[in-house]
Amino acid sequence: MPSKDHCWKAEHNMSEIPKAYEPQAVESKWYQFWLAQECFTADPKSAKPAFSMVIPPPNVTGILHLGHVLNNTIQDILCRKARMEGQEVLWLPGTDHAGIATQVVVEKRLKKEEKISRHDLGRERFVERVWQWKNKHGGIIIDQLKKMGCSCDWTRERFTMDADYSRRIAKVFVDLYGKGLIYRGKRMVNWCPVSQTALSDEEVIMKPQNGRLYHFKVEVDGEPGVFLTIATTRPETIPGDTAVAVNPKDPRYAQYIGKKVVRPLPAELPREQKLIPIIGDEAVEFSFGTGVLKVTPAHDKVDFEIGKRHHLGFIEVIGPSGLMNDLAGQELKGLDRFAARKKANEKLQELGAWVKEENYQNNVGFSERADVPIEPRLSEQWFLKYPSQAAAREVVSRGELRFFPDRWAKVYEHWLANIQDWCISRQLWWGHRIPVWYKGAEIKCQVESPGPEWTQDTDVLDTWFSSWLWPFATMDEATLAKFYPTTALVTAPEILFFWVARMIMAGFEYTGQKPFRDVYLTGIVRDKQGRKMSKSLGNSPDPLDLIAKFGADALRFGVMRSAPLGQDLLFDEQHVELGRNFCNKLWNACRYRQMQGGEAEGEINPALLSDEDKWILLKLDAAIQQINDAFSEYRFSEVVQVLYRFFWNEYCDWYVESTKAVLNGHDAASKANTLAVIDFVLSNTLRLFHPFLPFITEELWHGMGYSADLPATQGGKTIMTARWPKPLGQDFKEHYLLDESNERLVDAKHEFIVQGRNLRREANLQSGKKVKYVFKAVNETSAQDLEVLRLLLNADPLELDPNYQPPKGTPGVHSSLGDLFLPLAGLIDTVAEKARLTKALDKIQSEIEHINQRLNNPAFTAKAPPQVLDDHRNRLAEWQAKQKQTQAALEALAG
RNA sequence: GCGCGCUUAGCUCAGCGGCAGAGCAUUACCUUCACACGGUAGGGGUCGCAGGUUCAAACCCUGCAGCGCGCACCA
Repeated sequence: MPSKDHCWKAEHNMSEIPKAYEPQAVESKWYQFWLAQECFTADPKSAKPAFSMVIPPPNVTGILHLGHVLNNTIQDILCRKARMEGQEVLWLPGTDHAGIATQVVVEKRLKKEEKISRHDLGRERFVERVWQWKNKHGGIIIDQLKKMGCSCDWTRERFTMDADYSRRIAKVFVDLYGKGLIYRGKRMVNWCPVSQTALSDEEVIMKPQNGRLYHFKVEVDGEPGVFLTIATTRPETIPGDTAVAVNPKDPRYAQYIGKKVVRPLPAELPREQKLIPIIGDEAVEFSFGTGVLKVTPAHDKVDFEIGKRHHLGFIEVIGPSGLMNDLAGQELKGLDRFAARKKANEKLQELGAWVKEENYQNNVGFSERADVPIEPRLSEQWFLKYPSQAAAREVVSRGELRFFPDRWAKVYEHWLANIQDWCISRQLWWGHRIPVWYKGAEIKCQVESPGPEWTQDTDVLDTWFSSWLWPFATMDEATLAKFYPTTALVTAPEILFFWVARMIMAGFEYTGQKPFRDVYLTGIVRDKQGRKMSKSLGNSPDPLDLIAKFGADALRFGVMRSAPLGQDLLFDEQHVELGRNFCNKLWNACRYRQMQGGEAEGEINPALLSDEDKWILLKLDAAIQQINDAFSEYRFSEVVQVLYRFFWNEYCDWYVESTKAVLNGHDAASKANTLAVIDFVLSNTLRLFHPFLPFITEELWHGMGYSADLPATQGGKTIMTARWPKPLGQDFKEHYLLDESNERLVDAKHEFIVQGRNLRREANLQSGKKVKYVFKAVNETSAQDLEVLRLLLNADPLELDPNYQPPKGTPGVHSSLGDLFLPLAGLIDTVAEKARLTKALDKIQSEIEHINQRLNNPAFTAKAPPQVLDDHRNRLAEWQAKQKQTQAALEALAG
């Protein structure tokens, strides 16, 4: 171990155990230990069953944000639990090269630091500089994942630009080309004028915009004085119009089909060059705008299709960077497309063609990366017809590949049903260059260059074209044999189409199998007002700051506690604080145990078990069952909730408090037995918490000595391989004589104690002050039981008097164990107490009426199942007993 | 426009036919020898609205409203 263990002394010297848990030293110590012991390294030769996941590779330019924290904590939890269940676990990490993002980062840096552009360097030297940058800064997010405690197999870390991975991508391209699924064509694509590259449909975000709808008129050729009015949002594209279209069924305009109109722009052109045909096309809506559509085949997807149908000209008037070109005319040329819009509108006014303009809300596609409106643009690109579509659909529809939550299956299905070919080429320098070679008119598609006289295609592939191979291209043969298909995938729903769906298709196409069995889609992390985390809002806390302040375990716990399946996570630093508090509670519960000394994990003697001992063992059993059920359906927040309730409310609040009756006493055998129960419960608790809180549980596992007698591979070396708790089972329960009666009895005690404490509060007695109570017990009460009650009531003394006759005005409560009195007449605010009891009586009476109403309904008694009828009758009896007691208490007060 | 979710305590959410729940926040009291990063006890709800099915509805069905998301898109 690299640093000295100053946090916990094995010799149980309480003064040396800090009162509060201090995570920093503990976390770095154990992470180093796990790495040194190769605890995360997967062994393909292992005989254990395999459990595997691949990490959604974060961008190599990325830094850790809360989305990563959520996503990777979930993955780590699954891996750590799987290891404890005895599976051989592979969690394969890595990063992707993030074509556009990385290229932009390096370009900006060059510009800032050296005042040069990538063109100044040329392609080869620029790519070298990106590699330099990657080698220097690309590991940041990996280090951050380690800080979180992620148990990835770092010996298998992959990068999408690794040589062998890149080669695999090229081979896949060649294969798909050979199958005729990849083709090149001049199409209308989504062009990003900032990045100056084509984008796939998935990278375009539609956003509602407050724009203007401009109306202008054009004169019909040969019919002086006859004008058609056209509505458009983009007057700057008028110079690129090559037709005007109307619906052939539109009686207003059908007569003009075949005639021509005069396009107003560019104004300087001679009239003959501006004559464009009026065509009839069904795509034109009667009711939209004026019913007359200007057709700009080179700058609009729909117009492009119309242009092809009618063999129109394609006039490109906007260049790759979004600037108007020469064909746009002398007035617009050189202007940015938005400046040109304004200018074009002014020009229409000048020409007298302008009719009106109005506010108009429409949806405009934005480049996801650069956040500017994309420009539909005609260009030569590579496209892919998706392979293995049918297999990808069937595997989900047959339930062999499941989504959690399952509603994503419908979204997936819908996307696949309406799938469009994928534009896979990008006009970038950073990425996998397309393996296509040219010599004159000859083309070859192959991995290696056919020879020096051949030149390679200049485009690179979409980054997602590399990550869709991630689940198998990252693995060597032995690893594939053992760990593929992977067990689960955990990712954000935003990349369901980008990544998940494509991986499924690639999986079938290249391995003949699905790439994973379960897909868990996380929620989106938002701030507490429900807004998405964003840099510009500044509402995105740095997880590393949170780790420094509260500890990694606290961050993990806080995030997981508030992340229900299928819901977004509204992040608040308070959640992390709660996690910190929880760790501290766990720490102190263990500290309490350590302060008692004695043998660690002694044997439990069934004969010496108290009702409380049996109760906590039964609660542990129930918690384990609930936890395992919740885990099987990835309901993590429920797991956390159960653990929280079990440990804090059941174990700490009730059980630990009750043990003080024994541990402060003098019965050595009972003491030892209680300590054995405590150790049993704590050892199970630490193991149940380990996937969520890896660091503190490891520290306590060793500090408490629970690792001492175990084999190295089953918890002796690290809690990571300790056995995952199983429900206690029938044999265990029989051996230790555990049954429901223990549970009922202790529950009754708790109810009795709460009522007794409430009496104190009603009397305005300080909760810390010891007061005398009198207990009129129904049954025989053992000295130990009495001591538990005394302690938990903070009574001194607790008089046991079966024949007690309380003086008039003595407040008291009734329970199944007997009556409890607080003989302090005069200290009670009788008016307030009376009011409280009257209010309670009202409630009791309304409950009784409510139940009676039902029981008196013949239809109810005839049709309700007997069980329900019994429940109602029992409940009625309970309320009636309460009513009697409350009435008696009221009378006692009045007296 | 089509589709999918959500609407329960001040907040975040469980519950999905048979006594309306948790955590946080809040109120009062308490530095008691595991923990004030703590303890004890409270208060707080017409389960979005309107119909229907049922002995019984937060829960099932229908309609409506509001919020969110996805897909498509009309210039």
